[in-house]
Amino acid sequence: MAVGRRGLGRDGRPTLEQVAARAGVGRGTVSRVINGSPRVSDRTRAAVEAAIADLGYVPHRAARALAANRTDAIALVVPEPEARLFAEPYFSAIIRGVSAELADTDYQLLLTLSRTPKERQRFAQYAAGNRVDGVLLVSVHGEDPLPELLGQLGIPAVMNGRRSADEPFPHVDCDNVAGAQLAVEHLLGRGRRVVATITGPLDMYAAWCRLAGYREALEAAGHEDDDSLVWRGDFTEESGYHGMRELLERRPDIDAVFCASDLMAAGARRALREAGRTVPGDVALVGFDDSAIARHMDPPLTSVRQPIEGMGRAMARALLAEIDEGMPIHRHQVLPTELVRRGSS
Amino acid sequence: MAVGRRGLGRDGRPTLEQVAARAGVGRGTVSRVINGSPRVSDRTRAAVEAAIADLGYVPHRAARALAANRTDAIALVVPEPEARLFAEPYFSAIIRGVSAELADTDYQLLLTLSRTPKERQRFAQYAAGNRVDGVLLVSVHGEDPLPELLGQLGIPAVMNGRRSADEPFPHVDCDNVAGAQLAVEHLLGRGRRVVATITGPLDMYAAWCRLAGYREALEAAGHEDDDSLVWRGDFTEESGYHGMRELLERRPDIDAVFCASDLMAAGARRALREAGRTVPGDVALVGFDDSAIARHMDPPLTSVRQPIEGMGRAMARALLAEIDEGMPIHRHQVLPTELVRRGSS
DNA sequence: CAGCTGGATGGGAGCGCTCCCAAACTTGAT
DNA sequence: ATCAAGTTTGGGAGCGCTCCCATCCAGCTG
Repeated sequence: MAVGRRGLGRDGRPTLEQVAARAGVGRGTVSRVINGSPRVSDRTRAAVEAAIADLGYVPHRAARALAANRTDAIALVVPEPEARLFAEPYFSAIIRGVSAELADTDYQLLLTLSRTPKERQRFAQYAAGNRVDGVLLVSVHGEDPLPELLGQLGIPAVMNGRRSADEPFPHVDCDNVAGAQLAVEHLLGRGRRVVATITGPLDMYAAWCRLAGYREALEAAGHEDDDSLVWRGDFTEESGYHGMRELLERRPDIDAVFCASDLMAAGARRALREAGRTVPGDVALVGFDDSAIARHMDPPLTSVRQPIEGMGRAMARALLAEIDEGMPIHRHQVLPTELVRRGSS
Repeated sequence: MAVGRRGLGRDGRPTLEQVAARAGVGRGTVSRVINGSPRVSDRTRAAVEAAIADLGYVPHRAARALAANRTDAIALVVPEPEARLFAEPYFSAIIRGVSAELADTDYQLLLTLSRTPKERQRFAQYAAGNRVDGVLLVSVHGEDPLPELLGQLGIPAVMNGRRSADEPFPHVDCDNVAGAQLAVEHLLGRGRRVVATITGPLDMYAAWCRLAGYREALEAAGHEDDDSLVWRGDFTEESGYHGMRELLERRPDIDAVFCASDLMAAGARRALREAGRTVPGDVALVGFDDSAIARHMDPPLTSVRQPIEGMGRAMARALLAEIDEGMPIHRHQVLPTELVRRGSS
């Protein structure tokens, strides 16, 4: 019986129909008001809005999604291992940024930690099947098929970071090169002459950039390229420790070190202490990430800060633009980094 | 025209109808297979499953939600300020736990950072309106109306932590009392005689518990209650620093300190260094949280670790039970804490 | 062998909304 | 006053699924 068309929703909540009845208009009109269509007279709009307020009407998401073929939801996909190892507050800062940007919209944030690469692959199907309006990708590695998969499926997506200098995929990154330059210029500016660096794994583009920034800054200051001052680490504390020992052995005249992560700087600090070098007296130290560790080292570590929350916001903005304008204007964004000066340099 | 009943979904994805046609059965039967109903013969089930695989069918979430009046989604609600200040990896560890537990189910994790208390209040309406099957609450403060609101609305919910000893709301917490006891017993076991403590803000139940644990351990060891050994901090580093200075002045004979957070321990460490006391030589130090800061202090800080990820899992499990069994068996769970020994004690 | 029982099956109805077309009403020019 | 052109409005159809009832078919019983 098509009579049921009148009652409250199954769970007692008012429906569109109810609001329409109350306002003395048709369903279509209420729908138009809710969706901000201009084709409604002011009188009617006011009446409908009053009815909505009276009834405490809230649109039913699922019904809406079904009828309109959209979901008002975007997914944030993080590989499980990253969530574990992320420079501590990175993960939550990204979420905070995204969330802040989404707060003014009707979008929901869906969280997906994908454990295995396989799960990651299945996510594309899932995304299409369950209808997510868009996807935010964090920490994408070189071999990850997800970006391309999403591209093929025509699902709007934005990633955090880049996989290479000419990353084609829409992304938001921070300026690692400039950050490293800042760090090294600062060191040189404080009168340091022999500046070494401990790099991240160079197959990661961010690590590569930080090394590039280090080199550029030295070159700009007229220093010659000197490989004996570069040690290749892997972002772990251990690699920072070993790297520092090695560097000290190779070049006892080192008076400054730029570490591509705070964690490595912590390792380097330990090695320096063991070697009897003071910080910043004998050797000045600068890290990257501006993590909690940096703030609590002894002395507190000068470090390059990334605008993590800002990246989250930018990603969300770009994605929303891509979703409802078809194509974002800023497909590629690089946000500035900043040097936070502390006692270690 | 009711003929449309046959094609692919609007966006080209197969629908239930399609699968039914392909398998040569009715919609109802396919639905039954998908939902694991036992009232399907093995033959039919196999045929349907084959059709599903062939077509790469994925149920349409919104349609399902609309028809079945459930959402297969649960929300994790975090007050915005907490997401910022959380003992670093706390937030992500909770998410990891929840996410891991949800991975085997069809539930989606919705993330909500609520900025203002008002927003928080509105969330209840939102939750009801948008249909979330359940809610996970993190960091609930005393005045927060959300738990009660959700209770009234009959929305299943579980919170992390407790607001008081007899928290009526379903919750998962860790054993702060036992953790503190562990710490103090350890200190006493290493021969320390004068054990002080720097507490958190005592209107927070967790902080109160840690103080209680401290007292119990001392009492059990035959020490008398001595207020001159207790300093009330607020979990910040500054309060740790000032507390330590104060304590040292009051009781220069202190040879051990239990801090209710690693951050305060870091502050205390600084004060000790300034006072010329060595750690652990003159004074042994134990923290709480086992954060990154603890691991990177000099010397590394002995600390009490909470099973954060485990709490996340437990919360998810409890919530799921509450959702589909009506009432969870374990409405109140308290997980054990653990002492991580390092160089500071 | 009719009659019954119980499990398997098909499909109508309906969830609450948006889309869109046709109807109703305006407005302004003739 | 008349008509064309535009604006506002109502409501049918349908989104893809679950629920549930009527139907069908075996297997038994007497």
